[in-house]
Amino acid sequence: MVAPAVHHSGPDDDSAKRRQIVKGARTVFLEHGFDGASMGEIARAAGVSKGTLYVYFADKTSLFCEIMEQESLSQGVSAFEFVPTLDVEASLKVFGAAYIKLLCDPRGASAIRTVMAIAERMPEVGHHYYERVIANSLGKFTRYLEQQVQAGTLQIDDCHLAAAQFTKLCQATLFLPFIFQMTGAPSPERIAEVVDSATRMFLATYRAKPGIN
Amino acid sequence: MVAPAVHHSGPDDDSAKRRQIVKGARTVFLEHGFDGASMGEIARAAGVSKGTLYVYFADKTSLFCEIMEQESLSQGVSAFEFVPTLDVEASLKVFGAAYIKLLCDPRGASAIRTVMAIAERMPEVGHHYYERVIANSLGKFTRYLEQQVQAGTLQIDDCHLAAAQFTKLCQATLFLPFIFQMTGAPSPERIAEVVDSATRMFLATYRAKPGIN
Amino acid sequence: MVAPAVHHSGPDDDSAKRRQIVKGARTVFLEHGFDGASMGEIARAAGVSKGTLYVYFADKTSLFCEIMEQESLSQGVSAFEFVPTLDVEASLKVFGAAYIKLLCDPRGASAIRTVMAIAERMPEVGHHYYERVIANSLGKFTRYLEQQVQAGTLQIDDCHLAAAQFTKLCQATLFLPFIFQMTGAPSPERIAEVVDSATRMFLATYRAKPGIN
Amino acid sequence: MVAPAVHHSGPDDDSAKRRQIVKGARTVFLEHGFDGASMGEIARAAGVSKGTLYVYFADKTSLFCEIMEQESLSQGVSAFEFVPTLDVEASLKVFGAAYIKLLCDPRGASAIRTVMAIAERMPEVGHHYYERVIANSLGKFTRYLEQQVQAGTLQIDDCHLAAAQFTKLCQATLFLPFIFQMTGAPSPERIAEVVDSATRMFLATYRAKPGIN
DNA sequence: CATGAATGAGGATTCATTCAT
DNA sequence: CATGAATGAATCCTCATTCAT
Repeated sequence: MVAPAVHHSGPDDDSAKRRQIVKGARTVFLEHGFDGASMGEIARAAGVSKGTLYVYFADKTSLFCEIMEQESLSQGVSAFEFVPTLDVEASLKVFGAAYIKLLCDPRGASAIRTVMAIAERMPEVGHHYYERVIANSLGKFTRYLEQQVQAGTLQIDDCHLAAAQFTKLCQATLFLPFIFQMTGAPSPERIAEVVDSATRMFLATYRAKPGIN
Repeated sequence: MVAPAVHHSGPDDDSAKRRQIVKGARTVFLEHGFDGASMGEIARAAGVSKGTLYVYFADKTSLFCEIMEQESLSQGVSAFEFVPTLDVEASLKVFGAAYIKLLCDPRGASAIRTVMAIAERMPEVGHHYYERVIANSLGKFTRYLEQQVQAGTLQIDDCHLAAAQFTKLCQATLFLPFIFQMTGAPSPERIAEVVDSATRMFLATYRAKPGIN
Repeated sequence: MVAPAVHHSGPDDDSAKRRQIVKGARTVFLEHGFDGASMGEIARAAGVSKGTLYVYFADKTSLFCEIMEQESLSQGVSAFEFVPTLDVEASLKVFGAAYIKLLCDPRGASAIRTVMAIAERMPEVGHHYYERVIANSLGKFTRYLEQQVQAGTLQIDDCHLAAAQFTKLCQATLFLPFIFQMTGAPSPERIAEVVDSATRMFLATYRAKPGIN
Repeated sequence: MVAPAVHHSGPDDDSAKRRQIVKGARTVFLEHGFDGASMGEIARAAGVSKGTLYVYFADKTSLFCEIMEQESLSQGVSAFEFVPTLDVEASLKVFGAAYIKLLCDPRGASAIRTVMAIAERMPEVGHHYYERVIANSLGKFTRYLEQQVQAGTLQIDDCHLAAAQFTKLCQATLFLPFIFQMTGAPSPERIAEVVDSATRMFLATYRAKPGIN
């Protein structure tokens, strides 16, 4: 049942050419946004001809959607695993720092900007990105919190809300100035301070009170 | 405090036609972003001819900047006054709810999306928006917290950080789904729940411990 | 028979407004050519509103034609009178120098450039200019030569040709480099040299041979 | 001696399409001048789409400059070789007639008009044209005269001036009426008359006087 | 008559897309 | 399949001209 086709090695879903195109397109789309990117520049960045773009992708929109799809997938998978040997406080700090680093690196920010910019005109792109990146990492974190509740280390009613609260607390003063280009990426020290404060706040609220049970 | 009109501007800086144009342009820009909006569509939306656009604004960029300027001003001024007769808890809840309502109304979201999308190419637009809307309301809130610290009702080291934390807590599960177009604007009830939780968390951390002195 | 009209002092052929417009238009047209000049800039240069332009002139073309008309007239009249008390040689030198000075002053050159540029599309403009400026001064000079032939000082078959020859000789190395913007206006000394040479050449050819009778 | 192609240029520097474009553009530019020509009309004249123009030329100005460059080159090379077997008088007549035929053919006149019109705004175009066409043919002629002076057939102080004088004499009554569109191209007979007269005048002045030396 | 705001046709230029090779 | 030349629709912007005041 293996395809015997001798001459057909073309627009596979995973040929080298295709990956080349995707790589070039990602660079250009993330730098200039959907409207600002031109197929010509993408072709140049990918090192292929303009025509070849259309061998692998129906049109600019399809190419863009695929890029954003992949971007969300790659950011999604790069999300966090919680190490069982760490205590809650340390886990929160590790997770928080990793989360902020992801959000505040130039490429992550470019992706967020690009997706948000287009969300009004291409809602599915926004949906997918949200599902894969935001909801996914939030989901993992939520499950971690639920385990801790089970284990009796934390006392939380709505773990989904709590997870969202913690990620937001970690962003505090860091994310918006960065995304509005007021400053460069925050230093590891500043990140640590903000994450520490977030952790304190989170535990002040949700750490299981001993002796209450 | 009147806008000093640094932009090129037309026959009359405040004529009906000009306002008409601004209104149409705001609609189109906020819906499609800078690149996605065309001067033709703006003219149609404003009910004027394309040429008239250029009587009042030097070019597309000037028009866009003016819109964003006005948008940031109007969102900035609509920010919050703290009522002295309310206690801290009530004040936080009122502020939090108002803040979320601002962030999660369709127009506010469009503005944020549009500004974030362009921040890389037009940093001043991002800066102004950040200053006027984010920094401004955060500043007011920070000063309120400082007063409460003075008054002994709250115990906070870094009031700026605390202010950011509270606004972020209020966003928790509300803002991102909304801005990525996963849902419509959150209901007042849902807002109240999240803000209540944020307030609890904030006070659990920062309420002055009685007797500690 | 004097017009008793009280309220009518309008778009006369010679009102102050009209002269104002003509003056501004001349400046702009001569500087930028027909296509390069805009009615807006003309209005600004004339210190009137754009609408007023159309009170006095049907359209841009009419205005342009009138300017060129006047320009040709003014250059035509400024042409040369021959002083009877001077001998032929001196007369030729005076005429030649004046002619070159006219041709090689920035305004004269602008006019010639402007007219030549448009001659293909607006032949009448070219015709009028030629008639008024070139043919007219050539005509005067031709008649002067005819008088000299009558008087026996010169021996010329075709005085019209001879007149053209002299004016061309005076241009020699001066006119083209100037009109192609290779140099600024020639110095009076350089003009004198070239005109002297032209005069020598002219007289070597056309001075009546004494004794031949 | 091949043009070094300093301009931006398309896929192929010498493709049929490119030549097609150049041909159409030359027609339109020479007929309407730089401002009067529209890229749309050029595209139509060339039988290509507007977009194709920009595949081969960066912008209207580049296209125009290339046309003028080529035009000046082609007029420049078509300039005159002096045949040693002819005597001076015959050489002058041959040269003069060829020179006038060049100047007074419709295409040459269009080029001159077009270049002169734009010389104020695009001086390099004027310079190149002057160098290639005027200075070049004048230079060749000047050198011819210098040889004759060496050979003792002519007696000239300033051969450059003399060369300019002869070319001007040949224009006499022919060039200006033609360039101002008063008449069509002059007939060969009329050219011969004027050139003969010019030659007589030139030799009357500059032929070496026998026995003087 | 004088104004200048308003117009809309037209200009240069860009770019997603197609197609013959 | 890969190419890149060719396209033409669409974009931003200008400007001659009109017209209500």
